[in-house]
Amino acid sequence: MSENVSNPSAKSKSAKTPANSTPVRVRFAPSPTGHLHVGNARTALFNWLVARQSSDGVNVLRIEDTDVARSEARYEDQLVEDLKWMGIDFDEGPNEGGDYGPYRQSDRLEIYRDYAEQLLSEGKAYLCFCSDELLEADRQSAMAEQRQPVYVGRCRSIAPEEASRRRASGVPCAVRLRVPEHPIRFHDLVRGAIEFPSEVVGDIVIVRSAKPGPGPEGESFVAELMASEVASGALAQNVLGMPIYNFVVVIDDVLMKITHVIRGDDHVSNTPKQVAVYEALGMPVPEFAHLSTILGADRERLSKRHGATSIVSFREMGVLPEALVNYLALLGWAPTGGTKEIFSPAELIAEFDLSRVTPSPAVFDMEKLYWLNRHYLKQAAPERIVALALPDFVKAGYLPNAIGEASDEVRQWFARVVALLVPYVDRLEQLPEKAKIFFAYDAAGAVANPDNAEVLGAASCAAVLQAFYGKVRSEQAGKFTAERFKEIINEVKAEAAVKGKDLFHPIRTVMTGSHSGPDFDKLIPLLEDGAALPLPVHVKSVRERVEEFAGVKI
RNA sequence: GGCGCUAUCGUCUAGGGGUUAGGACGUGAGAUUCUCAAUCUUAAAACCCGGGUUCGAUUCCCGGUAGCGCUACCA
Repeated sequence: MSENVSNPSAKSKSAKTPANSTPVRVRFAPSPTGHLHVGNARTALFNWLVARQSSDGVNVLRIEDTDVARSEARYEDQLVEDLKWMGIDFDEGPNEGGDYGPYRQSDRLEIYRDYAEQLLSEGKAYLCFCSDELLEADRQSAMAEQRQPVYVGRCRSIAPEEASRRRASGVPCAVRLRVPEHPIRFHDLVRGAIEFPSEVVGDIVIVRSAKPGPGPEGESFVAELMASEVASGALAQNVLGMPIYNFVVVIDDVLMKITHVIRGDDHVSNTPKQVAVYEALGMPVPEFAHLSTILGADRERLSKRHGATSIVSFREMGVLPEALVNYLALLGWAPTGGTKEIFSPAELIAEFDLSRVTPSPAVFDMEKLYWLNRHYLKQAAPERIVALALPDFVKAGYLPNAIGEASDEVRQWFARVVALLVPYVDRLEQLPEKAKIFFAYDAAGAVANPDNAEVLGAASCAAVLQAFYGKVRSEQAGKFTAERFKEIINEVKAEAAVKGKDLFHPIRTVMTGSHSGPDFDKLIPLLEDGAALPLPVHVKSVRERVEEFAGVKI
């Protein structure tokens, strides 16, 4: 399968095509070792935006699962789902297929090995027999002498025949790239020209040696190789091990014809090493764009320690994907003019520009995300919000588990509750807490609550309560309407000779347990309608509330 | 330690040799509302330090400092 690589069917074509008309091909290449984090999500988003900016742009998903010990299939599924939730899709990948697969590195091991052998035979790479101990000693002395801790080149001049002989006799060895002695420079769309002196690269390892004892992942790779070789009737043994990231990433990007490598800036120091691999391969170097690190409020690299950072956690909090996408786009990028804040995906595609991405690290600001989320929450279709809010209410025990079987009355009532409460929250998970005014009315608690002390202790309060209790009690049976309730308030106002806050606060406290909350016009009908519904937690009616409150306060 | 990257309000950023240094989040005040939330108006709030270059630097150059990243036979 590696043959089609050295035999480039499309190479002559792309070599002739002017660079600027070559279709843009970008890739997102995560390791499935955990949940998708905001940093990676932003990288995925920027890649997606760049791909979608041109009609023939291609977005590739490549799974970097060569770290067998840490990679898990379930994380790959989760990753794909998180990306999909954000609206980021791919044209090629493990699930989409494509002409440049396979798209999981674990399925590409033979390709890497073949390339390593090719470089070896061309003399662009050589075998290194240095032991770990030797290498470690080298590093120590380099550090002590304040030199760059790079390989000293001990095995560089071993004659190829001698090296092959040793290898054939089963001596473990690694493959090192013969890195030429010239400064390595590359262009970065975000940072401009970057140059590294060649001393900092050294002859990097591109394929590990097969270590019998340690490294569990080394073993498994060897086992896999052996199996495939036995199957294909090839070499009976191999002293080489797992290929190194900086090598495989280049092979993959070359083979997948990636034109723009957009990734986190923790890779800038890796880039010269990778450029050296491109040169050894005789392949053109793509454009790079290194995105700045996302930091926490303490200016340290964002991590779980800072709370919610995974995409799932935001989703579970009730953050809308369009809010997250909008926020992430603004983290490190701003449109020309720098005043527009609200962007739909289509607008992002139209206005996004890699060269306008800031190189400096950015602090993740939860408050601004919430602000954006509030905006999109208000914007969203009510049915959608209701559907998203439902599980939290079921979980809180406020709605029946079998909500699907709930009556239309229950559904409609719930939709009204959600509509009433949404302006009070900045993420959906806060809704059940706000809904306590319906489901968790507690007169005794309200009276005991210090927050209500001032209202309940006011001189005019007793008169208002007495009048209010009387009015409600003398009302004939039936639901209170918003209109009737308003009339009652006016009657209380006249009878107790109290108005404004002194009038409303006590009444509101009786009705909800708090002196602040939604309009009575909407609240009262919801209370009365809810009381008539067969819900797991009974919603107390206006009368029930009044009696309960009267029982603890005069 | 070495190498690299970065540096505008608290935060995200726009801007750029001469500007009242712009916007947004957050914060304060006011308006509205019975109250809170929402909404509207408004205020306070920034060019890291030191040298150059220049008539003039926040902007360009150099140095310092700080932060971050890399420094592996991890990815």
